Amino acid sequence: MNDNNSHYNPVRVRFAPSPTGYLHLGGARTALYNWLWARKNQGVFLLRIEDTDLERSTQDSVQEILDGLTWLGLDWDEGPYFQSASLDKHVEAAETLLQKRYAYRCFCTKEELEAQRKEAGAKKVAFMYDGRCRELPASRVDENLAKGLPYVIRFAVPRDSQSTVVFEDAVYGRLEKKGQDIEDFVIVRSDGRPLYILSNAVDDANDRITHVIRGADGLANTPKQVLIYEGLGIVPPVFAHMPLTLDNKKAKLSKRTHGEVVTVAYYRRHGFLPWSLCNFLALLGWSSSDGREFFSREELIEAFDLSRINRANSIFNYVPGDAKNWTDPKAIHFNATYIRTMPLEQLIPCVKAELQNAGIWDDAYETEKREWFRQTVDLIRARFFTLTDFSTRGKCYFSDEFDFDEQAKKKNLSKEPRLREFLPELAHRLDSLPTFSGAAAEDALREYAEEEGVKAGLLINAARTAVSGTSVGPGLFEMLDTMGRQRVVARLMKAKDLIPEE
RNA sequence: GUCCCCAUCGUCUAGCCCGGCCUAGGACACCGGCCUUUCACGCCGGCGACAGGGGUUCGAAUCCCCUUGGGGACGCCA
Repeated sequence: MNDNNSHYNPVRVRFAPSPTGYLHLGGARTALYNWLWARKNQGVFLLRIEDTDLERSTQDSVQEILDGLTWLGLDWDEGPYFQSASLDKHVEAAETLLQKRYAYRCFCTKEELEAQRKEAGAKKVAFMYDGRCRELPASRVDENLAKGLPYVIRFAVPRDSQSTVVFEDAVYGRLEKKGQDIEDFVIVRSDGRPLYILSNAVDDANDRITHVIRGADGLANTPKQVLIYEGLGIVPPVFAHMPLTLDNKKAKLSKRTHGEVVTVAYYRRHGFLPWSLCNFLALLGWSSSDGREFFSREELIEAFDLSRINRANSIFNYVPGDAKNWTDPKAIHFNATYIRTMPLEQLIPCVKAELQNAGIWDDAYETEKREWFRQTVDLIRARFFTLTDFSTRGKCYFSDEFDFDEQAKKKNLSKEPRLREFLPELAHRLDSLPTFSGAAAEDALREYAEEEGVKAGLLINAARTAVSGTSVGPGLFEMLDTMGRQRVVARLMKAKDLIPEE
């Protein structure tokens, strides 16, 4: 399958979110790509919660991430592990680096550094820590230690002019960075707590991660992490950085600026099928070699490959305030197409959940009305985009408590006052039919229209609005057929009152 | 400011590595038409892009350089 990677056996990948907010689309996409890679290689997908930011991490956020992944169907094989549980390992790694002189104690204070940074900013030159504590004689270090002076631990980045850090990225290719362009970065705070750059690398090593698939915002950090791996004597994993997804103003996606529409939970609430979201997300930055866009899980796992991840950022085409395109239109297209074409057996449970949620579910839909329910769902799904459409636009099929659209009333019920007589009479005729069916109803309606000398369309459109409250929907006679005589007759009678008198 | 990455229709993208098959293909959106009792679906058609400039070459979307534009990283955040 992937001979190039066969020595990474088994493949182990991870999704490592920090629980400081909601699971958003970018995170979901990262999780998806990792999951796909694990499944494709019969590898392991593990979940690691990077909760070392004590101030911002919350239990609610952890739950939201777990719920979101579960809903998406991105099942993990190990974890969730919590980064905070392995703090001692991170500290231990820092000690090792210190001993091997790959790291050193820095006694510069925050205030001193801040002042330097400010000065550099004022002079418009780049600030980089000058490494002044690197050459501190051992005697001075001991002295400072004895005095109990606080210190951070910094990585001693190779400074000679030729030294470079090189790594291979599965998406971006061979990347190289000069040691001179890398600051002696802090790996342990003055209070002894390790920093992300260290913890993350150490955890990946301990979890035996073979492929780090993450957002391109991690790209600039990678050389530092490679340095840590090298210092620790560990072979670095394969990196695969995925381009970021931006909004249509080219800004990074965030809940803070974009609101709920970038959270996974939002799509769940708005009637998305989890897989259609995955399918859409997969195509935001990746494409198959054969141009296919719709994939089953198995097909996507088969087709997915890190090397076909695009290097350019993609845009989540969300325009605030557009009622029809309330999210990226292509995402809606995916969802609608799935709803309209997926096997009915798979759709039915989703519709059930939706109707239950809306309080219009009837257990008989699984017993004596089972066939009716199937046919009805099949009839109306062709015009729906989301699962919620079944309980909103589709409400008239499952409940008598549906709303009337004002535009539809105006268009189909208000232009012809004689409908006040036509509709009840039509109801009467349908009620008298020996057997009620769409075809029989059609014959009766057309005959009646002829008798009255009006166009069949007048009665058809009026009847549509009378029984469904809207001006759109399936063919009228299919509608009548599925709604059944009783409902149709009752609704036609009732609609009389909606028609203005002359 | 410094370092790094990126650049094809409005959006997602194919093509780029291995120049010629590209008068640049597909999808979404949009606009027309057909179908039709409505609205969709479906089908047919349309609009619409190689950021700019230099090279290299018989030939460049594809290779090189510059410019411009966009993004990311530069924390004792993750």
